[in-house]
Amino acid sequence: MRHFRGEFLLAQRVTIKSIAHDLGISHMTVSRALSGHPNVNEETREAVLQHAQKLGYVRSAAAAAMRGEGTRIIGLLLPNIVNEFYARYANALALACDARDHQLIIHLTNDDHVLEHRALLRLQQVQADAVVYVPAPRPRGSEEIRGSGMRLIQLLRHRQETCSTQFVSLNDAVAIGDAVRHLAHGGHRNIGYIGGSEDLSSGRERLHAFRKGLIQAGLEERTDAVHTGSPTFETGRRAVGALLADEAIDAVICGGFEISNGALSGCMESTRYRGGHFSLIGYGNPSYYRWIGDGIATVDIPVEELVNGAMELLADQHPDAPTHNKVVQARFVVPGRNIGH
Amino acid sequence: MRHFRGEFLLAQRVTIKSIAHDLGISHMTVSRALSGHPNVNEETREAVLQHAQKLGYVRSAAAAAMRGEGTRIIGLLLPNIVNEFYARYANALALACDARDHQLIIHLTNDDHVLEHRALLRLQQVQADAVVYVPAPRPRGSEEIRGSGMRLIQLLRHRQETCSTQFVSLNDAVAIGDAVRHLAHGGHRNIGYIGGSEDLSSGRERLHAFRKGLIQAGLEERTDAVHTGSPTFETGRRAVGALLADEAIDAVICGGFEISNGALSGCMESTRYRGGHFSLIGYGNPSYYRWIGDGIATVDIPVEELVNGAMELLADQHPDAPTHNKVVQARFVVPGRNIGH
DNA sequence: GTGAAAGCGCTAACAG
DNA sequence: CTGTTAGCGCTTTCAC
Repeated sequence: MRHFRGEFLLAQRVTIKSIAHDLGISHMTVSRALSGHPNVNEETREAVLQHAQKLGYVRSAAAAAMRGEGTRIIGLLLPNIVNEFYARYANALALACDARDHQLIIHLTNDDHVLEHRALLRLQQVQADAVVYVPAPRPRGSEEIRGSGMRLIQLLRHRQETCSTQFVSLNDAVAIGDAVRHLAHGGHRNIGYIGGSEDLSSGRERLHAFRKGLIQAGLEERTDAVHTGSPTFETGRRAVGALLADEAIDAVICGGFEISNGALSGCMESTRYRGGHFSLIGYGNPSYYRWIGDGIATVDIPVEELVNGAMELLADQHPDAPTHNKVVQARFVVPGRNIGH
Repeated sequence: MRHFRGEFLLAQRVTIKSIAHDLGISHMTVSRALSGHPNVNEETREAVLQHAQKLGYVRSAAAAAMRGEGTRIIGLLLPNIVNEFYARYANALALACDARDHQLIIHLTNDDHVLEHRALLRLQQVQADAVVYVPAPRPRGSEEIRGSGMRLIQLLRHRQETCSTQFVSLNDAVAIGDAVRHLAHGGHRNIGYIGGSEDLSSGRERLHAFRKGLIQAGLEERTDAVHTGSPTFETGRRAVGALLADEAIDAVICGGFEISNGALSGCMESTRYRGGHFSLIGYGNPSYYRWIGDGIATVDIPVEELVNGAMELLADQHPDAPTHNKVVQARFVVPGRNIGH
């Protein structure tokens, strides 16, 4: 009995060549047998398959990549993955990728442009087929992104890049307007706002929607009640603290996932909020929002649709047609209220 | 002026060879220049660096992998990533990996052995350096895992594999015992339990700890109040529904993250729970547990320590020493109560 | 200080 | 039906 490579020795990698050597045939025959090519003798094929199976042969993705086949790797850049919205997004995207036999490499940017850049570099190195990313706030003059073969798909925010990008974005202007109207109907006159900084497309757009909503509701903007900053938990927490301390303010609308969580966290520690003398409109719809008090009214973000949008763009065969972008609608939702039209 | 490859044409990949060609030198010189080898003329090096910079040269990870350098890729297999515990784990691991210039490929298994197997195969193909995984329940006779060059690190649960594995596990027996004692002190006499099935090491161990706790507290086990099943949200939700319907039962302890969330979800819809006539001990410590009612007592899982444990194992130079495993302690925590000893 | 050759795993394009 | 060659991008080894 011959001693096959890897069976008794410290297992070297099993390759088509090692299999060919073991079986005393050419590595091309092994290649053909394994890839289902018709021109292989049935017995030979059987022997190869069996041997490969026994030794646990695994095709090298590196070799495939080097030959110019795709890597079937998708990159995903998110600020973090603890926030339930991002977690849901990552979860759904991972499942979708898996179903299409792709792999997902996740990088967390913490909304930091430097980390984002590093992540993109690493993804270029592994030749990811595409990258879905929530663009981090970009300081003026900072380096642009180079696509270099990867398809770039921006999520939620959009940023002008030199290389071609597509985007899946969110239209939340209507929902934010509805939120203002809802508060106005409820008798609120002095509504605050906390949102991402105006460096961000989303920051600009949401603030604009808020202001437009105020005007339509016939309310004045209280400039001291509008807080913008980096789109973080701390921003929300701190800003809501200030708003809660101002007796004149009686409600606040959040314009961002992390900001919303931070603001809620600040509220939960406030007797004023728990006493019901202050209203918070959240952003996003984590499962637990409805368990807090009587539930929290929110600008509802349809995660699945955002994932589907990205997957459709990825499936699209014409990566160069920048017209094929996706826009998804957010919706204002009040707990316990039937969904009308 | 010469037309450099990629500058005007449809950008082909920039390689050391293409750069060498552009500059009319050997690709070896380019390689040396880029990798900081001393034996390169200063001017040549400068020219190479500049040209590489301009064209956006990126080193091919595939070529590196094929030469047998590591891939610096870590695989992570989790049931899902929406559950806040897993999300926190993934988040922390991603950050730790990034800090060490590694990349994280995430696969979701949904606790399904088939999906787990597929994911491991894909990770072998890309030659991941290591895989951290929460072993899925394994049906008898199902295929074993082959490590094939990857280091395998089991998380939370441990499963006997043919190939060598290490683990970072959790000792929650004490905490579960404390939970029973706490309920007993609070006057509860009929305590239910919901946990993962006994196919899982964690399922067995937690149930055992619960039973031991009952005995130590001088309580009888009510067999009809012990529910085990797949470690899912639905299991928790359904089981807690049954327990809430049984007036004789006045408390329940959860033995699993998803189960705990499901049970809580069931409780939140129950007037009995909201009326305060039923106690729930959660498993894990999502941020929002403390915002629900007066907060929820839980078996607290130290995520950071679990991540650190895995990172230490990964950093370890002796992958063959199976003695180097990590065990992390869970702790029973009651909201609003000072942490004593 | 520079270059040519070989090889990592795999397949397309040719021979036989 | 099977085998040989060449090349994907890179570095190590050995010339010069």
